[in-house]
Amino acid sequence: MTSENGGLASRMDLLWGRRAQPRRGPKPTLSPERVARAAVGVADTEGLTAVSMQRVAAEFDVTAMALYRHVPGRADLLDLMTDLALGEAPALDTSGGWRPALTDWTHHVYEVFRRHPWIVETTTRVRPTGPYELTWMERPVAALAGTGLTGPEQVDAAVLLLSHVRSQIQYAPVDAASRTPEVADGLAAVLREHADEYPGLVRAAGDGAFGPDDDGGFEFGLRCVLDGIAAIVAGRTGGGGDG
Amino acid sequence: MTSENGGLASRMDLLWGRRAQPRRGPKPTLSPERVARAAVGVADTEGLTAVSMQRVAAEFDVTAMALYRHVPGRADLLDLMTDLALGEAPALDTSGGWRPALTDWTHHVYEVFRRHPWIVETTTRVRPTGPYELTWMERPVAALAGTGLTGPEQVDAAVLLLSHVRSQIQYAPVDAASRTPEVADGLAAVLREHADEYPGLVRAAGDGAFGPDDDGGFEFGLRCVLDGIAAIVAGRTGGGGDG
DNA sequence: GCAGTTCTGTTTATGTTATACACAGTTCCA
DNA sequence: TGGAACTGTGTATAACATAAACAGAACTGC
Repeated sequence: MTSENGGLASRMDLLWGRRAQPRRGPKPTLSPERVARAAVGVADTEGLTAVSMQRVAAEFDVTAMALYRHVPGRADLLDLMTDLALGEAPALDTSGGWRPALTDWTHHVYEVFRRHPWIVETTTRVRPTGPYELTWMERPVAALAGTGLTGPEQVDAAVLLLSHVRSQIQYAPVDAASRTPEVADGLAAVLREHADEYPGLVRAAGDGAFGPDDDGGFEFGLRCVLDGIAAIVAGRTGGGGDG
Repeated sequence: MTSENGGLASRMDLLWGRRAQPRRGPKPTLSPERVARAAVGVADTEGLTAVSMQRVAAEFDVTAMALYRHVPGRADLLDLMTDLALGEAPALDTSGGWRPALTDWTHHVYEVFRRHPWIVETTTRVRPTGPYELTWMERPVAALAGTGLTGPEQVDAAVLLLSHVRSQIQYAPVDAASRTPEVADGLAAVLREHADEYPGLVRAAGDGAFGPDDDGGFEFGLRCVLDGIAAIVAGRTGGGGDG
């Protein structure tokens, strides 16, 4: 009664390595890890839409059905890919206090997402959390211990930074990799056409917003959030919260 | 050379109402707007995965192919749905300064996303911006005029708040609507099992994080970002930036 | 008022996808 | 030395987006 066959619990099991080891039968050429690793390679080079069971199977010169001996389905494969691509979070140097630690962490997250931008999409679903992904949450929460923030607030702060990175990554590949100025150009044209309806945006665009030199606000957002955390921490500890 | 047939430019055209009005032929029973409105209804009640051309066509008792007379394809339909569901952003009362205005705006965004949680998914793609969506960006940027923030920074601030709302919505429906404690329970079990690897998270969980009473940090994140903006604004204007 | 044009919705067909099911060969254990 | 267990395959199905050709409707110019 705890879980149906396709439920999240079973997806959790595979992710956390809870599976029986086979004792007989032919040596398998594949494994969940190998399948997931191949899928990550495909996603990195050809995008997530290219990750079909057939495409991944082709990496091993086997049929698509062969994969089903190792992963229950595509959803589970995406879960595995996500955790595998994230990898274990690096340790944080907390000797300088929470702020530089969280700054480093955010940059680390950014780099991982930049290497695997499709993670934004795989994590935009209801899905189980993997062991590596949890290490990424562990680090900032540990770094915020002793700041006066409650446990839930520490998690909230980490999630907030994470969501900032996600939104930054989402727009980055358009400008950087594909070099598709279509969107920006179309937006510029539209703003010119409807200048009276969007006066604020027209002004901002004149200031460089949406333009080729707009960095997307990664550093601005990071500073914003950290300043905000600092303000709250200062309120809790009486001003000594920045170290 | 500006745009292929399936490019973003054409998707922009439909979104902004740039299409020729037919003068002859049978009265159409459908229109892009009617199709999109039906699709929104399906997505609201059955989720975005239920939004297939067939399912939407069934709402009008026509075949799936009939829709292609009005929308170029599914991608364009999702664009239209998104803009339609967002609707025009409400005006903001800026008489109290930028902070209450942005607070109201963020709550408005939250409500719209709550009504149409699938927007999180439709907006996690490279896609053109619609006229309604632009009104949602216009409001906070206009509210931040005169704070000393540059135009791009005003946009960055709005995007930061938006990304916070998006991440909040993404987890909300799991707990609220579906009442699926599977994920949370699975996480609790895993944390118990690997307590030594995630000490910070275990402590936070003991504090109530991930639990049923954890509100997800909407207000915390909002306060964080606004405090951060205030700190930056104060630095720019010499301390008088909160009004 | 009528012929031609244009437009709508349908029919039919294609290619892609995930994945169920039964089978053949392989390896280990009793 | 035989099952039993296990792997990969062949075949089949159902859902999906969408292309192409067509039938009927309605307007426009004559």
